[in-house]
Amino acid sequence: MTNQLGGLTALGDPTRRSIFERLRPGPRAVGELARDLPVSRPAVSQHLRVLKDAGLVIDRRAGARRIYQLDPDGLGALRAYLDQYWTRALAAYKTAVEQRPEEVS
Amino acid sequence: MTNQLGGLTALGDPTRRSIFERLRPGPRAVGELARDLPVSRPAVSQHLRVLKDAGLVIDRRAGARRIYQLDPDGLGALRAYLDQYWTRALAAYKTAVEQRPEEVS
DNA sequence: GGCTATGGTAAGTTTACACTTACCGTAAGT
DNA sequence: ACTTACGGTAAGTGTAAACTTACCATAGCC
Repeated sequence: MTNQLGGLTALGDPTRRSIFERLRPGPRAVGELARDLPVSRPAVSQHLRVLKDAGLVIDRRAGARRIYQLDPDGLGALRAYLDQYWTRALAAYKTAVEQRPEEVS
Repeated sequence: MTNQLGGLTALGDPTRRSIFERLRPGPRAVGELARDLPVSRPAVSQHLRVLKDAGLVIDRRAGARRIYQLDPDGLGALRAYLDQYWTRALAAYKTAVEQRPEEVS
């Protein structure tokens, strides 16, 4: 990865974001996730694989089912990266932009 | 967009993240950005268009050149969204995960 | 043992999209 | 006016990747 952040690449896909958001309230099984998504269950499995490789979710088995949940560590890393990213940028730009009235096309 | 967040879709592309990161230190012209990227200048223009539509950058003209810079508002919105996203999730999961020793495959 | 639910994986298709070259408009310099 | 820099857009191409169906493995239930 160019910038150590597969997380953003993983969240680039809308379907994957839908899955991600459905995981926010709490752990869910694969079939449960697929049930109210417009794609097939295998598609959901593949997306979960990507999210897992990106470190955004973790999974555990519960009998015949497999439960996925958000990975706090992965989320923390993403947040830390983004924070470090614009904590500096935001403040600097905010003032710069405000005092320089530019013509935005 | 499924979840009001084109920003993440825009940042999903590695090249676009490269451009985004080169914009972090400060405003840059298009040709300047393209100079040290492995893609052509038109490609950079197209990426900037996507970033602009996503509200992540703003541009202004400076003579024959066009200067792009990060859009603090867009960045703030993205940050706010992500924050609201896992401010709740993180705390809840952190404890839940720690006290439930799961078998991660 | 058979039967059903659950979910991962393989294989193939099809669409999206990141890229290229070519062209055109505009701005500044001579 | 001519020329050179700058950059957006159009058109076309090629590849990645998001999907599908089909198949297989495992778990629990009767």
